[in-house]
Amino acid sequence: MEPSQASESLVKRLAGPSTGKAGLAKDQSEINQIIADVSKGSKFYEASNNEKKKDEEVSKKIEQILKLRDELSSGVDMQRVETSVDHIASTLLSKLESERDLSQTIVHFDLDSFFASVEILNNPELEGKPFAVGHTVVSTASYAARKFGVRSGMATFIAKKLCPELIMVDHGFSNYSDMSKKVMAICKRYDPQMCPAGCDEGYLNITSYCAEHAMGADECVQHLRDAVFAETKLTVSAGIAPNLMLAKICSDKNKPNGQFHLPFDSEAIISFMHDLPIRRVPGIGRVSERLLESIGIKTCGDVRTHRATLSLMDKQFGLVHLLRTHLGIASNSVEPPQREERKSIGAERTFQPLGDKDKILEKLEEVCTELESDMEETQWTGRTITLKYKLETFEGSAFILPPSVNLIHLVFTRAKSCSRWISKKEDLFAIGQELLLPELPLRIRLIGLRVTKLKDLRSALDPSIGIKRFFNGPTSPNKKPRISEEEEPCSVPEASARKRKPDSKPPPPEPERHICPVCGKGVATENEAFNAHLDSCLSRQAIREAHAEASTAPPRPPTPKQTDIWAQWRKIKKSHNIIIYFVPLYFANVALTPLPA
DNA sequence: TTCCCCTCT
DNA sequence: CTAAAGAGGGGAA
Repeated sequence: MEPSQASESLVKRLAGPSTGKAGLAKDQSEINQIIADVSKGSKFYEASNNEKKKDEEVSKKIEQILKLRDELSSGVDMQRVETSVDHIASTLLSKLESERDLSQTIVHFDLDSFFASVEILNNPELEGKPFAVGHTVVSTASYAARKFGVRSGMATFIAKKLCPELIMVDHGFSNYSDMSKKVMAICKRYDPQMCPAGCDEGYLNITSYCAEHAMGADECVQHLRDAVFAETKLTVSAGIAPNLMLAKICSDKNKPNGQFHLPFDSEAIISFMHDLPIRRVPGIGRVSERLLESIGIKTCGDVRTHRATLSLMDKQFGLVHLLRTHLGIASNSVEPPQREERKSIGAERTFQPLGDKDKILEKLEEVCTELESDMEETQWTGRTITLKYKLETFEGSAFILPPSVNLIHLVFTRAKSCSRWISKKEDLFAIGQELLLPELPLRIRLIGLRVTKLKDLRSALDPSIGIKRFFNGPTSPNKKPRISEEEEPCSVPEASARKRKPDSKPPPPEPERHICPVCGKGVATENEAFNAHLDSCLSRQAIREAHAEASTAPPRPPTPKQTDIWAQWRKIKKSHNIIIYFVPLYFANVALTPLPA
């Protein structure tokens, strides 16, 4: 697939509902590209869908993969490779097939539009109406709202455009958690080892229950769903299959308020997988979906078709894993969640930008108080303290930014490792100050503290095993040994020792040049070079210095030339009625679109 | 290993 | 007119 083609869907999504407007067809697509580029790193872009943010990176990756594939297969007789791969694959497949275990009956249950259903219980008037739970972002849409295209994760203002009648309902978290507990308790009757997967779904192994109660799986699950409904008035959908992955996929089959029982039969399972879009497989996300699509794999059945390529590119795609997926083989072990092995614990707070040292310290203290009580509650202590702060909204800075830019988050972290175990508020506050004070004066809008290099005060004896979710196989024993309790020398890095990110390589000579929207200098048009330039031009350090300068000196007036550039943008925006939501954050990986003449 | 940064919910 | 907070992990020295 062409990379440009790959970003088409992204571009459309970014452009929003007005994309199809008549009369602008060709122009619009160019403009859309601009919006896409400009939106990169924007709040809208990030909040609405991570797929978009990743889009360009994925495109690059795809390019690399296709290049690699072509290199690998050039000079190689694909026919012959396929034959030899067939051998590998068939050996592999029969080995995998022999691993297949159909002896356990696994159930995945999933409450139907959980938040929305609970809200209906609290306010029956909502029944049948298009409403959504959430405020700025939709958490859950009622089924009536879904008909309009309203979906979870969607910004409210977009949802309202799709469905002007949409009623927004605020979260009632405590209700959700109460209901969730009730449902989980009911499910546990069918398998005491039940494994919740979030507040509205979970896994069960009902093999024993069925045997003990002389029940079929369908009957058992129907029984469970009836019990849930009788006791909570919530409907639940379920999938019955020989493993977790299949059960999860199956619970979606007859949603809402239904159940689906996959035949426990190798052939039936393989044919079930055959037409299943690979995206539906738990663990295959947007990125993997696109990568696989680039080599022609859209369904689980396609895995077999493209086994030659996959075998050549085992490193990139993981042949065995995909073959298992194709066969519908996965873990069937349901265990209660393991005791969590935390890597860090922290707290942070956002507030109106503060410049006053004492006020900032007050906030820091607040954070410390919270962190201390969290650490006390969960019984953790640690040795490394990381301070995090966000600079205030970036306005009237020394940089020339387009008028629509009014929000830039600049996040900084400063860390220090100690010889002692830290968990007392006083210690947290002292170290927090130590890290923060050298940074001031600064106007900041967030302050946070996080403790890492943890030690479990409950002296966990059970070496917790990583939760095997969907797949068997060697879960990498990545656990690092606990830090010894011996006192170690404290390492305090000098502020001056902080290195700036080295500038990227200079761009190769390019005939065409454009004006960098940040520094106003001419920059090579070629994408990579342009991005390299932006990276250095917008390095944290550079912005930070500018920020410091801007907070003491009045904002530098834009040079006419740079103003012109953004005036052009404004014009484009106006003439095409485009909403440019937010503009690149300082780190935005902006693809360069030549400015219209 | 340590620190800083980025990414993913 | 767009979430905030919390966590994991990787690169660079």
